[in-house]
Amino acid sequence: MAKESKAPGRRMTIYDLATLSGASPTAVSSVLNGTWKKRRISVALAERITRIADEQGYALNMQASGLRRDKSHLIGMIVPKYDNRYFGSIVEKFESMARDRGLFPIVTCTQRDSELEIQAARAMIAHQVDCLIATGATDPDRITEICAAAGVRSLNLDLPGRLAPSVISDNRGGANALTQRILAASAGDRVPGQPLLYVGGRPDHNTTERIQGFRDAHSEAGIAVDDTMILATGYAPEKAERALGELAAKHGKLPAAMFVSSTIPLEGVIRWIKASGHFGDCPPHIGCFDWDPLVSVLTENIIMLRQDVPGMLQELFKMIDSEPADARVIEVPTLFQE
Amino acid sequence: MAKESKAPGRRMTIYDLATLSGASPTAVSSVLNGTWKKRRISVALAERITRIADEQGYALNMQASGLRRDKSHLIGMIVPKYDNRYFGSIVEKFESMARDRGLFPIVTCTQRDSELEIQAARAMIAHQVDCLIATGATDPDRITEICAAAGVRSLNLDLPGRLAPSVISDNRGGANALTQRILAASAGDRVPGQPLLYVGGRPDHNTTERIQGFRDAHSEAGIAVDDTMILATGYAPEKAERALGELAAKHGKLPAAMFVSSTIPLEGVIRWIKASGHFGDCPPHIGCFDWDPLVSVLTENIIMLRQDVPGMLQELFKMIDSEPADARVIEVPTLFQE
DNA sequence: TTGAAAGCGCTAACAG
DNA sequence: CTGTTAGCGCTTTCAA
Repeated sequence: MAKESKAPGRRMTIYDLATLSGASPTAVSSVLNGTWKKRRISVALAERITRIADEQGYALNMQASGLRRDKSHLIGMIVPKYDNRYFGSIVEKFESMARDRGLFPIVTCTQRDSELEIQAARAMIAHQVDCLIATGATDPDRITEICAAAGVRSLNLDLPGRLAPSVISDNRGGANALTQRILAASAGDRVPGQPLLYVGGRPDHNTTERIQGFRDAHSEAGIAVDDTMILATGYAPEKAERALGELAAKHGKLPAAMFVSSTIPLEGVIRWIKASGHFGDCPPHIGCFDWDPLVSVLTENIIMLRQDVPGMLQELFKMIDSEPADARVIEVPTLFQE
Repeated sequence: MAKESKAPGRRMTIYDLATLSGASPTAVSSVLNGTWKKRRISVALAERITRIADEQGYALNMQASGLRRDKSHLIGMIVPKYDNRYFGSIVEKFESMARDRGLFPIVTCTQRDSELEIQAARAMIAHQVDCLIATGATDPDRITEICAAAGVRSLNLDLPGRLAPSVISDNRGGANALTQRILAASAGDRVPGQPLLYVGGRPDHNTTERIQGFRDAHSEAGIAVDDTMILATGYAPEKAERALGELAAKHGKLPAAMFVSSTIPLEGVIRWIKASGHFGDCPPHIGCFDWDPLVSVLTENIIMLRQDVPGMLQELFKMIDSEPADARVIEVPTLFQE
């Protein structure tokens, strides 16, 4: 191990490599970051330097590199939770697409907490990300403003903002299609003309749109929807569970079919159905605006809608790759797992 | 907006703040990073500087800061997948505990691909992480070696290595307890003396230990386990599904109870059970070495074991916070959701 | 109490 | 084809 030229505790630098290879630091740098063709460095030298770097286990210092260049090649993403397949697949796909472009993805989870979101955004900016994606953010515009102040690009995913371009699902169309399927599946078990129940979701754009799609499908079917049928309780399972109990206490028998906004409130819905025994041996038909393969194969009475994550990320990176555009919303159609 | 002192396209620096506040860059720096008490800077000046920094939306450049200091305050984690609650909760907890310590967590998902793991480890080292956690890595020791060569601390989580300290679940004890429960639950439906089926898992330490615990529980119950009952097929649902089909084709009727290594192969198991109709109206008893709250509430015949993620991360950070210790394995007991 | 100056490791402009 | 030099934004001696 020829480490004479390197101080003991410290990491190897291009200067160490330069003395070791008898070349200049510049040559080493350019060989190591691929700009050496342009500098017409001899292949022999390039090979020698690469070999020595390998032997010595040299690792580039990106902090130094990033400080010097204008771009950091860091791309950040803020995501609310890792507790479901939807956000999980978004992050997996995001990371792989970012890496394919030579970007280093840094993802952080903000627990649906707007203060944490802001903190995380500031931290990412401090680390010099070139671009920040706010996924399902509670206050996307605030994040956009903070980014803009620092000259950082930002984009929204899953939930739209007014100040930056957004890629989201076609929530209204998807909810309409899902509602139609639930209505059809439950036709034999529902009192004719009876609407579905809507459960879960916080008062954001997506929930508003989904409720609109829910209403559209009902009115297309000639069914009136009473406001008491809409339980937009947030995402916590316990809240959905409690809301169902309260509604049943007030109204008596609940509809034999419901629209649930995601797998998270679904947990509370199932829990209540089992615990209350409200439906006896005839479990209600459920449509879920979310998809989980295990849940899907485990159950017979749950129709799951799948958001097109690859499609959404395709659109997202199309925007990232191109020039910054002004705020607009791209809606990606949803799917059913057939 | 007093931005005269700042070049148009560029980000604000401590020098801009210095001219703006009439103080020196040193003063600004020390005020902004909290070392100013030690430098006995006047409270008035400190307040003025902080105010101006706020007004200007100044954001510290961590690349520059990290380059200058010896510690980056970055902590990295490599995780195999985001497709289940176990790794999801590990990452959520890791991020929050890291932030509590003033560290910036960078997490990346490597798809159970050993090449990607190595690449990701190198990338994190290049970004100067102070410490790297390899979670469920296919080749933890390789990662430890790479880290060691760069002078970076590393720790293993979920799967142990020989070269760095590891925090894992008590797989053997957990599997034993789970097996006991499945045996008890299925006592009425199993042919007396008939063993359970073991499904899923790749040939790593955890699977070996779980199979051992599975065998322990059987022999404690006086039941012999034939090797054909062990289907360590890997984690893909399709593989578990196929293996069950093949075993049924060869052996005829399968045991009325099985041990499944996680929710991922469980999907394939359920799919096969439903598609084949092998068990008719009497679905098999299942124990799953993994926990998912929605699955747990949806099913009656599945016993789920929960790994103690908070407990594991507690142990992990205990090691991170203390001095680097030599390689040893800490096993954290598993739980059942009561 | 405060400031000037050096330098972290790298890249880019400018000379050869 | 290759090397010298300056400087990215920050922290840290050292000097006042």
